[in-house]
Order: sequence, then structure tokens, then C-alpha cells
Amino acid sequence: MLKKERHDIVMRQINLHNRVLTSDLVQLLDVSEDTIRRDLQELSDQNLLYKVHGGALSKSYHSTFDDSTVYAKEAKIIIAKKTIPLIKDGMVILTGGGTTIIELVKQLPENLQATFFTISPLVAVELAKYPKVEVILIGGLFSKNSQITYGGHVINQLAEINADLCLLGTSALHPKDGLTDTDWEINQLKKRMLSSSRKSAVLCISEKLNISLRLKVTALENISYLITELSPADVKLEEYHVNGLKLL
Amino acid sequence: MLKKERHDIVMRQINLHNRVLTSDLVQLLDVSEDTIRRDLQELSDQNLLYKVHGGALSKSYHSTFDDSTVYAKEAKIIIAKKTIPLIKDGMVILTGGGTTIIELVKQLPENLQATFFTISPLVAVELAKYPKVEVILIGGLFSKNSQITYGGHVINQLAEINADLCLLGTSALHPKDGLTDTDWEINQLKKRMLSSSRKSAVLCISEKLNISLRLKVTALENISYLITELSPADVKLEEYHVNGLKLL
DNA sequence: ATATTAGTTGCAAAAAGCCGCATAAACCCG
DNA sequence: CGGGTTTATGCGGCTTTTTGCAACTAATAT
Repeated sequence: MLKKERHDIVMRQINLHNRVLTSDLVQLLDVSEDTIRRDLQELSDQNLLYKVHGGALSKSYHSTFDDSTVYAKEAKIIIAKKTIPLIKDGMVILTGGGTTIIELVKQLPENLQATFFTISPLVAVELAKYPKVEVILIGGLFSKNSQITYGGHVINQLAEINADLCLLGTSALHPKDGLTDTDWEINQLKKRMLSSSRKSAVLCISEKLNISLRLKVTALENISYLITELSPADVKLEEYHVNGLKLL
Repeated sequence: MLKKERHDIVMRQINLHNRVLTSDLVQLLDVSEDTIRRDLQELSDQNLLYKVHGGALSKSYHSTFDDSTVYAKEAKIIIAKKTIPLIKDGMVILTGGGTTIIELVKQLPENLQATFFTISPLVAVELAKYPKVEVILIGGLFSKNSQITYGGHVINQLAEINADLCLLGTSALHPKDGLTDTDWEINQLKKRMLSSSRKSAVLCISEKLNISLRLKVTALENISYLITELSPADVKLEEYHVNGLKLL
């Protein structure tokens, strides 16, 4: 392995995850810690990354958005890791927005080969870091609150899509009322996304369970997978064991 | 074995694998290390590959991660400030992507009331911070390099838009050749953007002046405003005083 | 506060590279 | 054709780069 190649790989990791651990790189590149440290030192000298105890950070991750403030990040990472196995090479995937989905994207395998449709610009930017992933951003009116595109134009385009899997973050989930929301437009959007997709996965941190909002998107039965940070056997999930819904 | 033959073989290996090791080439070509080194040196002098300790890398593969810390930021802020007066309440504006445009967006007046169409997710996210601005993100294939949407779908949507002003960042500008570019798709895109808009402003840091790339987007005459960080009276801009083009 | 983990510095061995020189083949030209 | 010139290649010695190890220090965690 040439030194420059290692440097490139390190930079790729950094751009992908905004951070690298020395120990991870030792495994990944199969060289001694000293070599990794020297690599990081050199890249740092070239102002390409920010070296810290234990690894290094991206110099410019403020460009997209600051993820140190992501709420319940640990839980979201657990959810992301559980979701990965659902995603396989060759699939066509439709995603919504939100920090949970972004965490998921950051955990995707490096060489995933898939097509992603998304209504979230930030998700698109994250996805673009994967060389073999095709990203299609669905355009339309841009919502200032939820940072996704919405409105008739988006719905129309969604109608033309036939995805294998739809990944949704959640505002609220309830055993009886299913997936619910507060905003009429977003509600329409989610309905359309679900029907444009063969299967669907709802990513939901546990504190959003057992909440029900004004507008119903769909019943639990119409969701394929529910992914939380809890074990499927957890008592909090007891009421969610319904037909057709697989808990992860 | 002729030298030229060796060079060809080396280049084929490079294009195939993106890398070659000196030691591999010694075996493959059955010559001394010194000869291989001289070969690589010569090919490197001709800018055909990137020489490193231990071998060489493909020039295209060798990713240029550099200046993620926005390059020539000062100049870009000056340009942004000069551009602001062109933007008035009620206008419909079409923008491209790039760091110059993002700087511009950051300098917009807080209470601007306008409609923006953009092909850049990052610009959309920035624009969303202005409460009275309506943002429409034009969707389509997402380009990993330039971080904008492109392709037929984008062109089609642009065709339906009638904007007052089109704001473009620049890859290269030349007094004779006008606005030029290297990528065919991006080229088409810019052409379409210009014709979907009544007026157009090109934002261009001075070091990109007098450079001409392979593909022509449009002549200087078809641009309404050229905005650089220089004074309009600067000698470097002498050749840009043409009919219909206003320097700022 | 102490154990653990990460980092630093200096050193040595191996690998790669560089420089000058010698040789031989190819070329040039009257 | 023949002498001078250029070009291509390999060799030997010397330098630089890269890497891992060991001893020691600094930072972090329990």
C-alpha cells in the first residue's frame, strides 16, 4: 500500500464520517499505529484535517450542519446500525429527511451500490459521498421547518417512482393510531412515499412511541419494519406486535 | 522493448488499476528499477500520472480534497456585497451552486421577499433561513462533484421557469471565448439556466478571468452583469468592456 | 489517584530513489 | 563508410523515505 493511497483513504473516511479513530484506521489499513499517527500528522500539516487525541476530525463539517447537537445521537446510531441489513446492493430506496435518516446514511457500507430517491437535500449531500450510490433529489417547494421538499410537484414525482424500500423518520407512533403527523402537506407526502414503495421501514426513537398526533398517515399494519433502539422483546414494544410489522 | 512501448504499457496499467508499483513494473517489463523510475519520471513530467514513493497513481483518481475551507473567501464576500443591489423584493431568481453563491446568500438582507429557484441543495438550505424567501429546489440526478442537480429532468423543469435574474458562479471567463466549462452536462445546464432568465449575473473571482475551457456556454455579450472583486476600472477588466455587459 | 490508553521521540533496518559514470546501440552527416 | 553525437540502459555507491519498535510522556477514564 502506497502512502498516498492511505492518505486518500483516510481523507475519504473523514469526509464520510467527519471523524476517524486511530485504532479503526490501524485495522482498516493494516499498518502500525505509528504509521497512522504519522499519516494524520502529515495530513494535519497540510491542513486537511484536525488532529485530536484518539484520531482526527474533519476540518469543515460545519458546511453541512453541526451534528454535535443532534438529539439522542447514540440511540439514532443504534437504530441506523439495525437498519443497514435491510439495504442491499441494487435496491431502489426512497428516503425522507431528519437526523435519524442522516445518521443512517453515515453508517452505510462504503461500497454500497444502490439508487436513492430523497426529498432531503442534506441526505442527498451525505449520500453523494458514496461513490457507487446514485442519488436523485426530488425537487419542489423547500420547507424551512423540516428541510425537505414538499408540495404538489413532489407528490407528482413520487407517483412515478417504484421503490423497493421507503425509509421514514418519525414524528409520532401509536399502537392504535399508527403513524401520525401534524402538518397536512407532510402528511400527504408521507402517504405518497409509502405507496410508492414496496416495503417500508419506520425509524423511531423510543420516546416518540405511544404518541398520537392529529393527522393519520397510515396504520401500523401497513408498515413493514419498525426500528427502535430497544430490543424487540422490550415491554415498551409489547403493543406493537401486529400482523405484518416486523420489529428490529 | 522500445521505450514508447513501455510507456504505453505503464499508462494502460495506470488506467486499469489507478496505481502501479515500481517493483511490479520491473517484473512485468523486465528492466532495471532505474529504467522504470526514469519512465515514471518522464510520464510525470508530461503530466500523465502522479508519481509517489513506491510507484505512481492515476492523475484523475488522485482526488484533490484541498481547500474545503472556502477558498478566496474575502474576495467572494466583496463580490457578494456588490451583487446584493441587483436583488430586489418581488423578484424571481434562479441560482447555480458553488461557494461564491453561498457567500452571496449569506449576505442577503434579512427581510428580502423573493422567490428563488436553485439547483443547489446547499444554497436551498442557506436560503431557508430567510423567513420571507420562497425556495424551490429543482430536483434531479445529484452530481457528486459539483453538488448540484443536473440531467434531463433538471433541464426540463428549467424550461418551465421564467426568472428575472440568473446568478451563476464561474469556472472560467475569457474576453473572446466568454463563459466556458469542462463538463458537458453542466454546460447544457448553464445554457438552459441563462435562457430561462431575463437577465444574468456572473460572479467571478479575478483569478478565473482570462481562462478558457473546452466547452462554451455563452458569449460575453449575452451576460448582463459581471461581478468581480476588482474595481470596474481595473486594467485586468479592460477587455471585458463589451456591449450589453455591465461591470460591477 | 491510579490504571489505561494514546502520543512522542529517537533509533535502526529495509526499501526506494538519486547521481554519476560506463557501455552499447542508434543516429547523423559530410 | 566512419567518426562524432545522442539516447537508452544498467551498475555501484550514497541519500532519503518509510516503517516499526522501544522507552518514555501525556491524556483520559475509573
